[in-house]
Amino acid sequence: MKLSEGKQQFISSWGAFGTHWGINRTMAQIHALLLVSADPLSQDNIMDELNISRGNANMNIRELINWGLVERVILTGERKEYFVAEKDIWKVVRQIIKERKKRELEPMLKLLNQLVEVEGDKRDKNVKTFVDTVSNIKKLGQQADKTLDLMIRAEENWFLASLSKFFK
Amino acid sequence: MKLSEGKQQFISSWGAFGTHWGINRTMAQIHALLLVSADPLSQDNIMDELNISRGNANMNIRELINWGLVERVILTGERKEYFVAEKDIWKVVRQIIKERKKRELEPMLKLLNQLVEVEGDKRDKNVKTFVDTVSNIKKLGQQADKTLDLMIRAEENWFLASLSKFFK
DNA sequence: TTTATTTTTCAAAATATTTTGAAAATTCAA
DNA sequence: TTGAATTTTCAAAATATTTTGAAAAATAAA
Repeated sequence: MKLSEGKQQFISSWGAFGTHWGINRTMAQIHALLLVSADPLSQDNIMDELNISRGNANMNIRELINWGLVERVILTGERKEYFVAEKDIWKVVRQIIKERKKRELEPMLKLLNQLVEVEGDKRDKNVKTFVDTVSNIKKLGQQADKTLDLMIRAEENWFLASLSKFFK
Repeated sequence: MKLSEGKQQFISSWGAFGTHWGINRTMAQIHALLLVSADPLSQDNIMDELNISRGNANMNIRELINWGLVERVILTGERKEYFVAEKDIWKVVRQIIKERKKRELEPMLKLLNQLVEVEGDKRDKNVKTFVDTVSNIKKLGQQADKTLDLMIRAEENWFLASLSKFFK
């Protein structure tokens, strides 16, 4: 397989993959393109490579910057802004975990904490089922929260080595 | 908070939560409703509780069954089918991991295996960046694959206890 | 300053996804 | 068998999301 074909395939699969994770196709494709580019790319480069409009490119580049996955770089003597993706995949994963934890897990845990306080007689099986289910989800969520915190802080080598030892 | 209000909130948040994970709102809401219901519900019960059409209910119930999260039950003396959700949250998580691994991670790894074979001189920095990035993603993906396999096989108690010990 | 270049915004258009509901198919009791 | 109850299907409608592109705003060189 040629490099250009490989790039195409990677970008298109990463785009499809992203859509299963609540990330829109274009954002994932821009990320993929930057991940496999040796040099920084300008907004125009990205528009050309992916055949997308200026607005679309701009919006999704900014969103990638918000997620901490892409950075602006200024090339000396150039007026345009250029962009590079963080290439250390473990950092990328930690960054995504960090953001999604903040945006999704934490608000959900906050709600679950309120929901376990629902009024009513626990001898009523409807109340019992509700409280039990919510408590169990909350318990699991709290465990996940702790575990993810540790992953966010972990170094890749430590983490991978420990995991392989642990789950042998 | 009253039980009915708690149910509403839980269902609506679970629905919103689901959309961040590539699951459609209605499917997540039906799942939430069944999770906190003490008794099996019929398709009509679900349509009434969530105010959705017959076709929508039917389609999403079947999808939940495909995912192994919901089961049909036949109540003696009743013509209708009824449905219950798996209430053991750890089983639910394992089931979701299992399905998503099969549907998403495995095809991605298959592609990455092809992409590292891209032709070209690795002294060319474009080739090098591509191959290095793809290799690193592949490495992480393979580690995730192994780890998830072990989670799928693990018992909840063993898993939670080990995790808390491990990540102390 | 001006002015040319680049970035951002956002309403409208294009696309994609979800939902509806009525008709067809299936199931099961009589 | 028949026929009433129930489930499934699927084209069309409704919604939601993404994309476009032109205009406005911002930026920096002349």
